[in-house]
Amino acid sequence: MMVGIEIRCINREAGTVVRNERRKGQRPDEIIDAAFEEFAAKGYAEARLDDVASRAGISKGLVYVYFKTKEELFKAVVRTFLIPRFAALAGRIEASEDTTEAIIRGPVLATMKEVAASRLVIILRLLIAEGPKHPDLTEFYHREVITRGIAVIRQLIDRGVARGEFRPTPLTRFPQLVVAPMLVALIWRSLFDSIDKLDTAAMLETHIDLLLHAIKTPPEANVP
Amino acid sequence: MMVGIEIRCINREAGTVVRNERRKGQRPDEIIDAAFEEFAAKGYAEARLDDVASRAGISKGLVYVYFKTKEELFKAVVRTFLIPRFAALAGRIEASEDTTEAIIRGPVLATMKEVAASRLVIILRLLIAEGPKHPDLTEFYHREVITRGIAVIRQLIDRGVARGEFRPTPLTRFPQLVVAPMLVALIWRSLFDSIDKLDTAAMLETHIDLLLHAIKTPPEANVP
Amino acid sequence: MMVGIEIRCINREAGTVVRNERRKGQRPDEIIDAAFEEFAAKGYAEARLDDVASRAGISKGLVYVYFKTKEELFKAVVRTFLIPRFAALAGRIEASEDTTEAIIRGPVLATMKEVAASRLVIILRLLIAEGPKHPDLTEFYHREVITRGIAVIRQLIDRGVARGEFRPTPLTRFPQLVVAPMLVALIWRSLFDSIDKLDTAAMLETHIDLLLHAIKTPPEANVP
Amino acid sequence: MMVGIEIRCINREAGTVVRNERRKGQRPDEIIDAAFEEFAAKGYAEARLDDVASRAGISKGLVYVYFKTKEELFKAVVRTFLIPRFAALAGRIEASEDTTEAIIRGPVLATMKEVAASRLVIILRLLIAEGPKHPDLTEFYHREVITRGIAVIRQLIDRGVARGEFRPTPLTRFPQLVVAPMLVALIWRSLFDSIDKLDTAAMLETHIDLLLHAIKTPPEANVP
DNA sequence: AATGAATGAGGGTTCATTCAT
DNA sequence: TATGAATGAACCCTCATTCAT
Repeated sequence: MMVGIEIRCINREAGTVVRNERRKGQRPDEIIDAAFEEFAAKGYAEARLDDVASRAGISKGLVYVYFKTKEELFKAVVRTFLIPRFAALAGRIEASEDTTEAIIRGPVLATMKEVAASRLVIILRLLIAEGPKHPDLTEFYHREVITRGIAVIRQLIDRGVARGEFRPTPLTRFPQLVVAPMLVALIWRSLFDSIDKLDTAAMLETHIDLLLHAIKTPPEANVP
Repeated sequence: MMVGIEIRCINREAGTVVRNERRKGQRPDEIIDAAFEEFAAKGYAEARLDDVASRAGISKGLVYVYFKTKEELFKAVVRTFLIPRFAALAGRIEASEDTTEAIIRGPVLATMKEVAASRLVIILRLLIAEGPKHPDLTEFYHREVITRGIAVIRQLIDRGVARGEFRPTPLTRFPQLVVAPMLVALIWRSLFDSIDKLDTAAMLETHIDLLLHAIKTPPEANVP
Repeated sequence: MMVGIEIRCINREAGTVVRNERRKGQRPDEIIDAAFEEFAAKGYAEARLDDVASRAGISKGLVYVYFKTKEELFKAVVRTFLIPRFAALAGRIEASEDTTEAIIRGPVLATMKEVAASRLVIILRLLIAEGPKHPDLTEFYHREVITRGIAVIRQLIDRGVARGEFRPTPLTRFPQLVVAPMLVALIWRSLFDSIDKLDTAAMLETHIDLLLHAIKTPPEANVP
Repeated sequence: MMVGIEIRCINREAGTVVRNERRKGQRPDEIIDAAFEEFAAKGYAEARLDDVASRAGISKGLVYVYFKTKEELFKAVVRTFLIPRFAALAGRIEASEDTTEAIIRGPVLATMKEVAASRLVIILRLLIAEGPKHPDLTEFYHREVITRGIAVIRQLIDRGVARGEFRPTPLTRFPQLVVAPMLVALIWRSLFDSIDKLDTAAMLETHIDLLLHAIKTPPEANVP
């Protein structure tokens, strides 16, 4: 028995140096990855820190070294997984020099398809489920993701109108309408996919078709 | 549902003397109401049956007389609150004899506004959050609500096409596109309403406007 | 709702007279029977009064009219099922006029076989299991059943010795030795019967054979 | 077992300063000891894990670190206390080289006295009481303890017959008859000891006397 | 006599969190 | 940094018991 303990201690000392060197920077991310999986699989309340820890291959106690509480860890997951993705998307959209229609049919549609197909559902579900219990997180999310997303889309619509491609419509007031089907796709996949598959990509294409049809300046209007 | 509540209140006041009035018929509904509030406020995992009980003005044990487990109670809440509402909506829509456009601008839009403004958000949130953990409930919900809703809308679109009001579009394949903004409205209200109000009604009107614009048979096509 | 209540009341009044007449005397026994089954199936702690009541075809409340507590009911079961049986056995044994050996090979062995095969196991198990928690019951059981049983057997042995059939042995001090195999049979059946059947009757016959062989006056002793 | 306890005590005194000494190796045994006491005093259903924990000087939660459920703990108690004892007994009996009669009057009788006097009653009571509810435990017990015990005794009888010490009797078929009085002694002590003491040792001696008398080859058979 | 709605204490179990090492 | 033993509060659920009718 004592032998066992001593051996363990020796190992620990021998391994400490190496591990520390190698892992110092990576630990939090490893934990966040593991937590993402756990939260994704179980939801916030059902996710157990024990399982997060073993998924990350560490002890439960170590989780607390990096994240003060379960809630902090949850927030870290949301931040880590949502923000960079959305930032990337926004960048891609803004950069383009094409026709507005081309941008919408191109990067915007692609982005929507991508999001609808990604594992972001999981985070979204968490957000919808836990949002009311984490007001600061919701607020953060709104500020960092939603506001920016809305702004990008609104600019795009305004750009189309300014260039005479689109007729002025109240869509400017409600850019949410552009992304609404993406949300439906996400939720559908999360809930009903096993029962009733939905061709998300085709649906989004149809949506963009109809939307453009509705807002494009009618060609015959140019004929005097 | 409201009728039930009123009766209950009357009984309560009238019967303050008796401790043990025969409530068997009303109890389940009372408990379901209370549970709805609890689940709405806390989410499934955080809702405590103790609190459900005190909200209903009864003891914890009595909850278990009517609902075998917390999960059963949850399912009862979903059934009670969702199914009748959706059934009513479907009926209202099907009954009409108007132009398809009139139906959409009338009962359909009204319904969407109503749903978006109602407390159904709460149930929807629960469903999205807990869905993956309650496959039978999700399946039930899909069968009873979603399938029917989709069918109603699809019929409506087909009706418009058949009557020459609408041009044929792939919208028929994706009736979800019609209700997508309602979902966004629901979720927005649930999450961001305190931060950033959204004129749900106006958004839905805009949506219907654009959608009809996109699918209506162009009038100039009739001019020879 | 009110209609329902009124109907129920009417029924009740109509049926009360008949039921009372017929059941007054039988109720306790019916309940005891039901309780025996329940205790037998589940053990004391696991037996639920709800199930006892429905087994008896009555409401839970009525059980409390006849038996103040669960424990009282348990005691009633033990009394009702054990005492009369043992009394009957004792009577049967005492009445005989045969050789002591004949009595032992006849009624005693028969009785032991009978007991070993009967559902008394159940009560015995309850007694062994719950005994230490119900000292008064144990004491009652010892006084009413054990003491008498021991006395009957001791008298029988003494009778054999007095008549010169048996040689004097310390068996007189320990009549328990005569019934010990019956106990083993009971317990074996209760625990291991499904795994490893035991021919209880043959075992008891063997036991009696050996016992008589051991205590009978050797025949050659009579030869001068 | 005793060794374990002593070590534990020493550690405790030596380590009063440390709150969190590494006890992993000893904890389970400590808990099992405490549980044995609890189950013995209250029976399975009435034993509270809270009390087990405080008896062991730990918190309730820690019990669950080592034993998944109350039932697991119960099984651990049975395994820990029964198996080693019976194994020891079997070993002791098999080793001997004496006359079969000497073995029976020696180690076998001693063993039976020992068991009858030990606290094994408690476990036996638990087994009888809970057996029907824990079929796997019963089966385990039958396989590990009963079968082996029966086999040992049967071999002993056969040995006596083979060596001409015993005459052939159906006792071979029912080795249970050899230990039956031990069972009676156990149960008697458990239930009636406070009311009506029984000289267990004397009873077992009488039993062995009578049994040997019954099966020994009659000496006059040697006289031509 | 009979009902059954209602109670509430109590127990098994889980798990986020702490802390000595 | 890293461990994992240990804690304890909290929650779901059960059921003997009561009591108005």
